[in-house]
Amino acid sequence: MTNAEIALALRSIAELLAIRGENPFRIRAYERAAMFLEGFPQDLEDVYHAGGTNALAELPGIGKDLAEKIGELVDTGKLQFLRDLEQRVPKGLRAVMAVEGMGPKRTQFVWEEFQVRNLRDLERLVRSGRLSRVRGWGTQSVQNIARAIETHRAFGKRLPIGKARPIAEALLRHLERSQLCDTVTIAGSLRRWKETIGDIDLLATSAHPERVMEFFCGLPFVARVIARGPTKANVLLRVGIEADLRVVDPDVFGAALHYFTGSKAHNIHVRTIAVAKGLTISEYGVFRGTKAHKGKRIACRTEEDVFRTVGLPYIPPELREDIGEVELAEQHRLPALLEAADLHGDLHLHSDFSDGSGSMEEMIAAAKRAGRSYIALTDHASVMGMVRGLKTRSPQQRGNVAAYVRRVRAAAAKVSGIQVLVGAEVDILPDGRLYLSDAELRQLDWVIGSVHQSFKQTPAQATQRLLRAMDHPALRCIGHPSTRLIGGRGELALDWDAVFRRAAERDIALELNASWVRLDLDDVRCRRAQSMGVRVCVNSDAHHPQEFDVTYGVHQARRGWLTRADVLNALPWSKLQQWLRRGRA
DNA sequence: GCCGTTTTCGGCCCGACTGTTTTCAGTCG
Repeated sequence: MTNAEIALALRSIAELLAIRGENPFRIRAYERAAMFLEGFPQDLEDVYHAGGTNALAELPGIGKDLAEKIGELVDTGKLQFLRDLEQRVPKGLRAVMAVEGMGPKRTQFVWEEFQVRNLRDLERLVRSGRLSRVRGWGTQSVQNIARAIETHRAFGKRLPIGKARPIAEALLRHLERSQLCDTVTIAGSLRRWKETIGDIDLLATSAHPERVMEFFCGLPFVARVIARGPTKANVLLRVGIEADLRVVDPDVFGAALHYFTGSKAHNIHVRTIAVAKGLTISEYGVFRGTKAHKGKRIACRTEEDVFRTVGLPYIPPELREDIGEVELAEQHRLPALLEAADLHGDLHLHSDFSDGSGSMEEMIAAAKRAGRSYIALTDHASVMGMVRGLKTRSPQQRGNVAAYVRRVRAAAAKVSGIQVLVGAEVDILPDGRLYLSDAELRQLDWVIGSVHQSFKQTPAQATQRLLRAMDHPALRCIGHPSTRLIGGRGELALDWDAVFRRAAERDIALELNASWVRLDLDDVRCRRAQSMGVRVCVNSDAHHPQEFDVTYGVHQARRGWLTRADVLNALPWSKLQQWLRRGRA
């Protein structure tokens, strides 16, 4: 039973209790626990087996009761309490509650009064017109729900950050050019650099908030205005994602930015600390006393001000998930997170020798322009016929690897001021062998092993596959280890701890592929890798001279709490060489 | 359901917007 599965069970309980109209604080307790567990880097199973329910109850937000429920999940794979709830509440109601405007109260209401059990029932009820005759609903509410159902159907999913970020930046540019705002900035999960984005949050200061609202709601991106007040607007963009804009006073910008950056759990934690110090934090500032606006406002123009008032150092947005960062901040022990400038090299990129679209010389020159002092050219060595590159299997292909090595060396000689390793991204075959022969692998300076086919193996097969590959002395790195594509392909079923353990033993790096469709390893696994002493390598996987940007990867690494010391390609060239030689010995 | 140098009971973060009311409940973030 994984942490994610346990978290899902607790979240399900929270939703079902909400539909039943239970005590909201009890519901929040389940939500908080679920959120904490999703980001918890250790396996709960291990914690439980080592120390029983007492050890679980030590964790923040987990008490005696939840510890026992987690224990039951680990022991039996099931949870009776959840099963009982599921018997009493129709399954489809959770989809009903996911519709915008349908919260727990309304969901409960349509269930009890109109026997709505799923989205279809709700749609039918809305069309029947019976709902708008109910006291407290009215035609407008019902119309909104009807439209929300459509939206939910069409755009129910979150956007990958690589799609959401450019949209947010375009909105930002328009607002800046309007000259109506003094400052505009991105907040929310985008500022925390989460890998998928539910909606775009923007924050501005302006002397003319109403005109900003008018301008924003009238932008050509906007499909529909959902809500619009004097300081806040919520719109649905044509691309199917919502955007929120808030305008605040410059004097409280720091408090507002902290508030709108979230996460919600992080904010609640910081506010709780504030309350203990006799302060109140809201998006309108930090106040003395327990009633917002009643007490004297304390300086909060910047986020640093806000953190300072509660005795904390600045916490970078990527850490703000309430998974231990607040506690570390209290002890002034926050990690010094990886910075883009720490990356000296890029150890995964392709040329037109395989499936890239730039020549070797172009790619090397582009890497140099991107500020890299060393790279590895890693064209594919793949069984797949459609992928060109290093080939080995037929007599006609003999000598192909040697030719590749010569070509890379020749290209490297033409570009000065950058070190070039001759590498390859070699398929890890379904049984764990590498696609190239040992003799061929020995000719290379740097070998990445990646899985590119047979994704649907059993956990035992997939894990054995990677473990066996890591036993090959030539292999130095596993590329995009989970093979997931965000919003697309799922993951290999792996025993991750076994993989991390072997990687640590053999000092094999695991890649954090910086391409936004991959971002693989993810944040939680970066943290886990770090805790097990595994080096992470943040690579661009560039296939084109324009693709050397690793911004998304750097922020994902920061979300995984990685520091310069955890990242292989943050080593300067001389140290990397030492590392490579040591592995050969 | 969790939690505790105010507490083992009684709190639990806080405010805007909407649609409906005529003072507010529900939803959202």
